[in-house]
Amino acid sequence: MTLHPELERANSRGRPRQFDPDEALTAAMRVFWEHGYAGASISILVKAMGLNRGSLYATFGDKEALFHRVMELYEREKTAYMMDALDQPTARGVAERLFRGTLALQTNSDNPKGSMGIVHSVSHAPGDEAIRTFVMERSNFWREKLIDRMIEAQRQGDFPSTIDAKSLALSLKASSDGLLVAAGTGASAAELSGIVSIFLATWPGK
Amino acid sequence: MTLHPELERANSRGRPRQFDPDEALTAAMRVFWEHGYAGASISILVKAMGLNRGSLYATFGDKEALFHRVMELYEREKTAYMMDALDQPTARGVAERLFRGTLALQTNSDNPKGSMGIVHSVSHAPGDEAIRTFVMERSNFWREKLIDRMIEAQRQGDFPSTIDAKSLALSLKASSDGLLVAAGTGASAAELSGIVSIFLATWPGK
DNA sequence: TTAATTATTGACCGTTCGTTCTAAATATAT
DNA sequence: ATATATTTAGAACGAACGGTCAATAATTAA
Repeated sequence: MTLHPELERANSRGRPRQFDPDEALTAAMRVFWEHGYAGASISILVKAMGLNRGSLYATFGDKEALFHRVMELYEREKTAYMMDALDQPTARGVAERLFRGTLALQTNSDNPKGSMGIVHSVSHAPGDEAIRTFVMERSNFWREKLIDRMIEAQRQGDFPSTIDAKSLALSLKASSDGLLVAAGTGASAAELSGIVSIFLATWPGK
Repeated sequence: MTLHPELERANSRGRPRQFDPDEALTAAMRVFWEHGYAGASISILVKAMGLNRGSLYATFGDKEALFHRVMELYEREKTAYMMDALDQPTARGVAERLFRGTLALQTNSDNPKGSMGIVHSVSHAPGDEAIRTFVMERSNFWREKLIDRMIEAQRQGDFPSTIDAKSLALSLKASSDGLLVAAGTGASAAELSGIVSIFLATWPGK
């Protein structure tokens, strides 16, 4: 793992790049999203990104560094709704925003199906431990935020005190993950919407 | 992909095996469960199974055939509770049996964490399409059974007619999958139990 | 005892993997 | 023009992959 060189260098000297780094990164995100880290070979990546091996390593560092860049982009462009959800005024609002965001993400035909996070969280392939650790850190960060938010919601009386706030948070995360699994394994938009309807209909409190 | 030879051949002639095929298969199941199909290299498998490459191929056929054998064993020994759940008298009973079974499976310290099915369902690595298709067929079979069961439950008045039976079935599957994801990504037994409590507390009807 | 049969062992095959490297191409600064 | 800087292109690297094979060992049938 190396520190990556700057993407935008504003060079004046030297032969100019024949590819756009941002477009290449977007293409790489799609490849990792569709195929997973292990399945995204350098050969597939360079073809999709429109550059050659040398340029990939010179611009982005090695495969792991490229993946880190891709995850940044993924979280900024695709899963920002997860942090947004925490700002909703009630626990139900958080759940609703979370589910609707997932629905929108998975229904958008431009996006590959399923979640980049989950794919890499559940895979224990040798050689991918570092990747799994990296993804899990992000996932755990989000998990803690959600627990804190539900504890706060309980203080505000959003749901009965008989319900354990942490468990509610974890069940919300599990439901969201289950929805993403369904999306990644071929469920239709109508089916996903139906699942969300049930989740929201059975949500306890306001 | 080749047709596998018989596991138990009752040979009298020839050099006897120095390993037990059933034990070897159980060891292979653990490896696939922990590392996934792509991550379970032949080198890792033969070491865990206590035989050499030649014997593996002679006894079980190629890697894909071995995986099929492993999935048979996995479903027979580990996930039988899923089909059992369908026999419960009410919709709530189905959900309860399903969740309790998942809890028991994931809490048993002899078992690797997470679900073999989900790991291979969400992985789109090139070269694993056949594996993914195979696993998805099993998953879809179970899915259809669950939908039929919830339609029947609605006819019997287990939950209000305002609820869409198919969506309830899919949400139950999503919840179960989410629980398995949680289990596979390090959730404690107490946390898993808490999630199940929420799921059951919010289950609609009897 | 001999022939036939089956299992074990480890070398070996071609392919693909991530990564590196060298030579050629293309730009700017002087 | 010439030197310097950067990218491109593709060959090449060692390691690991799934899979095969010939030689040897161990057993039973004749």
